[in-house]
Amino acid sequence: MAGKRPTLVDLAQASGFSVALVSIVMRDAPGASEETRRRVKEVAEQIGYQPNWLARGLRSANSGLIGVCFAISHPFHADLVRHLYQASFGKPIDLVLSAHLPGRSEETAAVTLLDKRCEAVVLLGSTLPEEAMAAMAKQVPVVAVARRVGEAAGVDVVRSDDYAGAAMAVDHLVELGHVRIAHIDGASQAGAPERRDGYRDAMVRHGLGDEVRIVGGGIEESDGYGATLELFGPGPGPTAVLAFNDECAAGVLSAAAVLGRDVPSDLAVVGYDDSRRALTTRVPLTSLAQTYEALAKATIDRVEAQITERGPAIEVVTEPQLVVRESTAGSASKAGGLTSGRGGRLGRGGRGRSSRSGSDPGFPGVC
Amino acid sequence: MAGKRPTLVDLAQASGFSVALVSIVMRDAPGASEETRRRVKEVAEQIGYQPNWLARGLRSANSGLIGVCFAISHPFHADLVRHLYQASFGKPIDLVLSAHLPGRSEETAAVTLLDKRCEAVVLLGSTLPEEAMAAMAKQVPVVAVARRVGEAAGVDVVRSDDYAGAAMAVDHLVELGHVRIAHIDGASQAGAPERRDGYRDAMVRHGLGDEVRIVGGGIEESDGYGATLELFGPGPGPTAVLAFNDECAAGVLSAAAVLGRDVPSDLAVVGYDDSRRALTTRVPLTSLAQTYEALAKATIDRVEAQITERGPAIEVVTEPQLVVRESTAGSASKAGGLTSGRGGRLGRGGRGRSSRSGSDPGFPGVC
DNA sequence: CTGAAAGCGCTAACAT
DNA sequence: ATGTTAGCGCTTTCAG
Repeated sequence: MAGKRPTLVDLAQASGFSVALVSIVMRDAPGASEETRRRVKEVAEQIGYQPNWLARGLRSANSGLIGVCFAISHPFHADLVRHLYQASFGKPIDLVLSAHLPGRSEETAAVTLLDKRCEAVVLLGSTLPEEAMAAMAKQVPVVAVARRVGEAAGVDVVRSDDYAGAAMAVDHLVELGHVRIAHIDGASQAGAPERRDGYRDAMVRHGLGDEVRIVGGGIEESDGYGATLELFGPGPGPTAVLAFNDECAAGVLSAAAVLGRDVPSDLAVVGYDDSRRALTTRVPLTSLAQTYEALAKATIDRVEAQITERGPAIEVVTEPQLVVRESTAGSASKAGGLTSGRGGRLGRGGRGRSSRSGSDPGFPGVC
Repeated sequence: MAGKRPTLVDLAQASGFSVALVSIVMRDAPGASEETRRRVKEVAEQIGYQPNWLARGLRSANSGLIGVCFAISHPFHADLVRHLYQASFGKPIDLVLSAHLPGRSEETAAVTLLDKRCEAVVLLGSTLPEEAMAAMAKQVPVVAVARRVGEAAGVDVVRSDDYAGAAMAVDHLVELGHVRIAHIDGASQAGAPERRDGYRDAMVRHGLGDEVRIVGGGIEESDGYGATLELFGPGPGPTAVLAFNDECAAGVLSAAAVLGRDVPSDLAVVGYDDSRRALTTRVPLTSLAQTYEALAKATIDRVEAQITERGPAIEVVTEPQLVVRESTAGSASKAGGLTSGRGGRLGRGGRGRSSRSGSDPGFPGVC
């Protein structure tokens, strides 16, 4: 069925040039005349020649392969992967995905990448211990994205400033007049400690140290749901909640609905990641954008730098951006002024100020 | 930094055997004594030898690489990928993921897989034209999952019976006493035509041909939301809706809430895929399970069969399963009797009969 | 059971 | 600008 694929030799014969020259042409290396290039490419096209990637990688050790380790079914990772593809577009880089998921550990996912002789490995929101990263970094350049890693590990780090992001959320809520602001954290997720600290310190800075309230959460809607029920147990509940991510925040919204609390008038909710989910909840979520583009670009930059000439590990920290939407809009006077760079992505509503959650079938309304 | 990785030759020297013998041991091929195997593996472990996958692939043409083309951020695909990993566990198979997403077409994703000399390619819910598939199939075995493909394309097909699934949903709803049953379809998604037909024919079979009502939908919550608003425009709205997938069904739930219609008493909703989402909506969704395990196993089976000895393309059709939950439970007398094989997956509630949506903070409740 | 030798398809020196 | 020639690390005959 599969008629032997043509090799470089075939191409050489068919075009009448030597193998070496043809090779030069195929990888756009200097050392061939324009005329020759044209002719060779033409014949290549004709006989359907495709360079054999395995042989190329074997010989040159420049496979151009960059391994990307991510958690499938983690929305934030999906978006990140998308932007990594975009950031690597046009470059001699080939992304190889390796997913970790229930039943396939991150360690396993990373190892298969190494097996494939990737030139560098990108770890998205990794929860690998630093020692494991350090071990990998001995073999190939490693770039950890969206997660803090100690210098000793010797891996490049590209992350957005989670500490600052959480603080921005608190500032925003305080400005809206909130005092009882709670935080549903991300448990062992990458970035969780930073956001916890950012939240706590900001509260203290506003003289709200006594109001600090952190409950365990996670990245699932059910985490936000459960945590919210906990928050509204005995004692006065919060008037505002900063959730670890948008999914979690969606869970808060659900729980609020069940508890008969209106968002945002009874409870303001802030998510994190500014993912698509932030726009598809019943009440569009105020959220912190980690600016995927910046993260992705920085990541690819580091990868390129390291595979070109391995240097010392560097940390790149990008600034998150607060995107205000309805879930915190009504709490005080200010309502408009959406910072959003993506509002209305879904085509209908979502932008501007819709009358009130629940009464305007403008758009979304997940829930 | 990267201290030259040991090669087979190194292993041979270190263990005192010949390269060939060591090779035999490393790939568990017949032709070496137990004692030798033990010794070689020991030394391999010691010097940290890892077979070079590129060289192996180059030489043997049995890279063991299976390309998987999927849509990142498509929950159904994520689950499928997970099960593919599980189904291939322990086999000499290595899954290579290639995602398609906004900005990276499925065609591109597939081509990179071919470039990598995968031995076979698995297409999840592909929307590629049959000609494109046929072209690929000329190069390597192709298995299309969860999508119908004409015989002429020469690709193996593994799908669940969407036609039957949609019909089962209708049967269930009719049994519950519903008459005005609408279908929000999947537009150009894989499987959409089959589900449309299954719905329509089942309606006709029940003498409900005049009640057939199909509106355009999709796989996003916003699709379900918009479609529902459309359904409840002028004229009598439906009392039951079969959505294309669970996400879409979640959108129906949102819209129902906005329109003040209780689920399931005013409106019964059936999703599709029985994804995690089906459990995290405020009202747990009755849904059709495509039985990932079966699909994944069949897929890996076909792949193995085709790379071992390429034979004629085959179509494997698995039976979907109706999983009844609250979103259709209250409509008639019967309420319990959950078929679910996963109810309560989230640990709390979800199974059995909870009092009524909205009043029981038992579990989920998204939205 | 073991070892020697011939490449897989390509790139990178080195000639011409 | 073009051609020649070694291998990359491994598998695979084919002899011992």
